[in-house]
Amino acid sequence: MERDYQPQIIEPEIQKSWESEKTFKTTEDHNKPKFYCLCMFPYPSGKLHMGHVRNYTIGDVISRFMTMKGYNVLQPMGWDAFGMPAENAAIKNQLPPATWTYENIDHMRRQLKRLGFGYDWDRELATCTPDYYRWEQWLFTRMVDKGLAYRKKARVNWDPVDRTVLANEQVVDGRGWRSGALVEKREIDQWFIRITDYADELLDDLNSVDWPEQVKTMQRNWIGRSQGVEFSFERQGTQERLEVYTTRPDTIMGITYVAVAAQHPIATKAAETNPDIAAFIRDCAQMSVIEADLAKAPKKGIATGEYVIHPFSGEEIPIWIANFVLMDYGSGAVMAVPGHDQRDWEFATQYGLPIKPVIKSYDDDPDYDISKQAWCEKTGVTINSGQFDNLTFEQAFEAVANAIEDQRIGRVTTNYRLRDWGVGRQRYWGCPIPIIHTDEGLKIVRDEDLPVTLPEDVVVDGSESPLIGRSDFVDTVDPETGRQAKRETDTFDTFMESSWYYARFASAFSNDAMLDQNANYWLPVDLYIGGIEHAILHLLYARFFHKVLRDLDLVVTNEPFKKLLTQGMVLKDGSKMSKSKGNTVDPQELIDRYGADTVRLFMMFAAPPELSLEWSDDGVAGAHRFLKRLHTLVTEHVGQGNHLTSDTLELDALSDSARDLYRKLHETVAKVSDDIGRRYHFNTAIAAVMELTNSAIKFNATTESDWQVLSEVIETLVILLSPITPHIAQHLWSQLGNDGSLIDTHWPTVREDALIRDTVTLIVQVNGKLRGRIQVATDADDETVMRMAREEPSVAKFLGGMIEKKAIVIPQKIINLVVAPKR
RNA sequence: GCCGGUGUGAUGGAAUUGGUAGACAUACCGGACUUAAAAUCCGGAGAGGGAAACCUCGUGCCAGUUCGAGUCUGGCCACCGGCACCA
Repeated sequence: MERDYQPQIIEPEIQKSWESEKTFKTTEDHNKPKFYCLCMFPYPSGKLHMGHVRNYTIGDVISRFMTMKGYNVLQPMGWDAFGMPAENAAIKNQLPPATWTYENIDHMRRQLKRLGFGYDWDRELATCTPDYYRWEQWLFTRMVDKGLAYRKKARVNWDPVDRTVLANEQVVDGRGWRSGALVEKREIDQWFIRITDYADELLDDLNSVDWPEQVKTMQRNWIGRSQGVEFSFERQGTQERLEVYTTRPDTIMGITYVAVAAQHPIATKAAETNPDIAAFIRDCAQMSVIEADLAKAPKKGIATGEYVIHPFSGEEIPIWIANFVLMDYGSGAVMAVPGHDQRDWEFATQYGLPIKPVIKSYDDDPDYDISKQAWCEKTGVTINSGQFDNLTFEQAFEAVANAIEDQRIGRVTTNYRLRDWGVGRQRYWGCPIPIIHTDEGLKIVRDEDLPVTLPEDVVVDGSESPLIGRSDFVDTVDPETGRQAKRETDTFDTFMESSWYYARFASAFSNDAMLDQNANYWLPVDLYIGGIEHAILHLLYARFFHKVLRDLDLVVTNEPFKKLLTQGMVLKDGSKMSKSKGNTVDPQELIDRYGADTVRLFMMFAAPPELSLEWSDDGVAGAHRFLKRLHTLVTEHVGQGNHLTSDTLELDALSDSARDLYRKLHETVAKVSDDIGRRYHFNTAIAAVMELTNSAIKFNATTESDWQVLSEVIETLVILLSPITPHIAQHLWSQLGNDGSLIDTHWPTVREDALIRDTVTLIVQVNGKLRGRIQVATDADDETVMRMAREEPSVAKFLGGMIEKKAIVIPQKIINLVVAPKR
């Protein structure tokens, strides 16, 4: 028998047998409970990075564990294959994006297979293939039919040198990343999808999913549902009105100005006659399109010279144009209450506008000083507010809202921070938007003409999309009129593809519909695993798509992902390891050197999934060393010829040391089962397995029952580790004389009677400080335990000259004696 | 700026429900084996004081709740993620 651990020999052999025996082929088996375990699919950037290895190892460990627990497990894999990096690579390498992408997929598929992940490869998909994206195009045409998709102008980054639209990522310090030209902003017509129609449902259904609270909170805040009041001011000297939205109607008497967005019609109108205003608006139009930049930008504004009339006081209030007011939120205009809103306060301070306090804090809070900052708490009462004086937030809200409704100038409304989803991209390597521009207007492409296929033989040069110059793509005929038409050259946001792939895996073989009935066998995804960086956008879009699919009767559930596990990032040098930053560590080198099992073991041992993990090369060797120790333990055990298995081990017949080892065995089974199956804390599961291994190595077996215990320990170790390091486990399993695939074996169960202890160690504290330990019988009564605690010498010496005031006893754990000096 | 997280030995982390802080590893130090090295095996180790027994301090910082706080509360600091065209 081969005595050395040789992963480079055994791993490929075992992988070959999984492939030839179709071990991970999945079918819809109604005799077992199903378990759909999905990891976020990768962008095929070239090669796997550590984040992928971490993500997919977690999924594989859970999938293998659930299989051994008797579930019918689906674990698929595919490729999020459209996107910008392929175009960048195409420019650099003079290769079409498709060629680059398919080569990357081939390489990364080999890497995934080399890591031993148990995927059902028959279901593999790549989003850049017409077989996949035709259904996305089909779905989009249904959305157009239902009025869920519409056209609207949106601002984009325009590189005047490369004559192309840039992604935010491609704008560096306000300049195009390739040309270095100052980036301009352009307004262009774009397709939007009405995700806001589903805002309430997206918010409310968060309560029905088993997701980390932090992710649900982030999504709730992102949707940002607020109750407020929408009302309009009379504009002095005109017949027109100005509509605003506020969540703080209780502060209405503190308005000292109103502010409108630079894109607001009032601003546009004012600019016609005032060149300063026109210049200000032009400046605003060149501001960043990134919200974080806008929030940090210095507040700027300009007075319009126009006024509105306060609905209750009749005062004249100036209208300002301000760069911090967003046209997309509410009506693009706000009532400004600088006393009680920090942004309004800063703006008023800067431009010398009055600040009027209308809320007084209840308890003379020392932070209440309106000359220094706004008071934004809702805990005070109204002052200086005439008819609305001396009211709490709730009372004032209601009174003001009623007064506004009585005047018929507004009403209570719900508003959302969430905006509709702009899905058009002026890029080549994406799913073509199935629209034709005809002389009768825009028309969706008919079902029978789908898919609109993206030509793959193109030259990408960094300027405008190559689709625009392709007459074989652009020129078409309107099937209704027979007249000339042009195809839309925009493609979809790649979040479109990743919003429904989870469902397509579940009906991977459906050729004549987007989804078939198998989708409803597998869905929802029982466990979805991926990076925390997707907590909002991807997960929100996918949830939205699922509801659209449901409303089209394609699925029956409300939510796509029942449980979510968000893994922390793999960091290198303190920041996210990513292809865009180019700071990746290549897992392939580690696989070549140590084998897949070592890499898998190390990744799972280094940190629990949800924590971010700073990569370091230290420790991989330690994981490898452990596998060698295990390999040696098992091969020596088998070599000694004393591998004895018994179904009827008599606990009473065991020596003390064998009894202890046997108890530890079952404690380990309990811990590992809980850690893998419930907590997803693989690092502590591995630590427990290591402890048991160390105990097994130290154990000196002499009798037949000793050998039986050791044999059971060794066999169980191999099984417990098999989800994490499946190759060495399978190899050792065979060495131990077992036939067949280890994954067909049942997960071990805990023998409860093996866990029973006769004695337990209790901690004794005096005034909360550890002073001693006592060994007591598990069934000892409190009186006995207390006597032993007080008599324990290390404890007793702290009791001299003291009066015992209190004794806290936590059974089987701790005793705390609270004492004070005698006087 | 806003939203969400994280912070424990030299390092990664453990402590699951408020009850022994530092499991299990890595790096390090010492020993065994070896002509030697590697590999392997055995042992040590939070910091400070002490000859030792043992004592004191210690989970980013400052307060608080509690018999008892890494864990709960309030306030700060640092770092990480997201902010709608990176995926």
